[in-house]
Amino acid sequence: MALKKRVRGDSQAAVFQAAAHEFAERGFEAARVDRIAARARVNKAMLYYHYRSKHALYTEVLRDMVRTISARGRAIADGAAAADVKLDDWVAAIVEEAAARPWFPPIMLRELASGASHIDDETFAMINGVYLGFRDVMAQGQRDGTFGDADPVLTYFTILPSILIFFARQRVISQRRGMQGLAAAAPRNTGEFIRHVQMTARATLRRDR
Amino acid sequence: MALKKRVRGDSQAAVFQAAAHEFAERGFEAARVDRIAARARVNKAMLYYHYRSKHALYTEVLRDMVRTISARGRAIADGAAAADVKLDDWVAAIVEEAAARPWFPPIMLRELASGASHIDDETFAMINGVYLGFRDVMAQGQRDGTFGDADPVLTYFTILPSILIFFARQRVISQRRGMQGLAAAAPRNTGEFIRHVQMTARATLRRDR
DNA sequence: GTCTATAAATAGATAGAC
DNA sequence: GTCTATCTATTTATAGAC
Repeated sequence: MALKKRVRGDSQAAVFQAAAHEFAERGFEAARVDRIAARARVNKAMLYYHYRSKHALYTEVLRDMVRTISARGRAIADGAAAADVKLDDWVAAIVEEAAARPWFPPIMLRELASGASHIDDETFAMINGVYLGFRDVMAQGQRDGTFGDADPVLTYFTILPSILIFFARQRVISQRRGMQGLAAAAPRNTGEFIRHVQMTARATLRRDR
Repeated sequence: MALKKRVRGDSQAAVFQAAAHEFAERGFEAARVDRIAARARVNKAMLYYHYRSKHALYTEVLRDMVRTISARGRAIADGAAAADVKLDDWVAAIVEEAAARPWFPPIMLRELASGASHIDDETFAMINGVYLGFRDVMAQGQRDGTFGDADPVLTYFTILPSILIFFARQRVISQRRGMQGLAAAAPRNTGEFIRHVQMTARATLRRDR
């Protein structure tokens, strides 16, 4: 059997994958249903057979990523470890999930930019859950004196965006060769990046400032 | 004279302002030329009289903000101050410019998400200049031993995104009342936020880790 | 489940009067 | 400089055969 040959009935998964990439590259508005269908190598009518609308498909892509990430974050926050260990774990978990779903960072960045305008309340509640996990870890560390008294929202929005942009940025780089500075910077590996963010997070939360 | 009455010949500035807000709220693709014209209270034909195309108008908005910011960053980097003072100044300058142009953060976030796909080379070079200013400040501090040896690109992408998202986020908040956590967080004032970012930047760059 | 053909709406852009 | 009216292309979505 050929490598890319799909088995019958797999067309839904193919559409999902194609949509995730299209939405990530272009954003909801610029994404084209025709292009999604073509990437999935199905007909456009097939796409509408599986999904009610372009927006319903987008919501599926959103929920798939948010569900997993918020669950992992919740598990870490509810665990028995010390606050600083949980913080490292939380950072590593987010970075790993972002690395596993390349479409996640660009999509989240655009939603942040547009005031979450394509996100329904239920999905938004899941996204909120990601923050709540972080907040709980931070609160634990502040109660037991491990962390200083930084604001949780400001701190969250210091750590998370840098993760999102680290991954989103790699496409800029590949598209702007020959440019010194920003675009010429070599891509870093995930492990090195996890350590960088963990270090930043610890530095920001350190008690003795 | 009525408060909003425009003098003859001001239509270009009105279009520019309307476009900046429309692009910030919706992004390039979702922005509608009709809506820009309506916001500017001119006819669509008037818009095309001043600007060659939707994309040309977008580029003008981009350059207006990037020119100013990169010039301020350059001036700070080329100054005579110590590296840690320059770092604080650089952070304050970026935050102030972002506060003065509310359309800047959302637009930059989207471009970061889409691999700068709507940005021409000349404009991209200006954006690169913002980074180069930061890099020079960091290099100065590393040469004289004030800063540790963190990577400039990673550090830049730890600091800048948090600024962009701080401002972009305020719209999410205003649109999701009644939601606990993320969206329920009270908006912070600019001064408090500048100090938070300066503190984060100093913590990240501190020599003794 | 899968496809071809097409409907219906809307977008960016321009012609041409004033 | 300013406006009305319109052209052309494109887009999401569906009807209906297989």
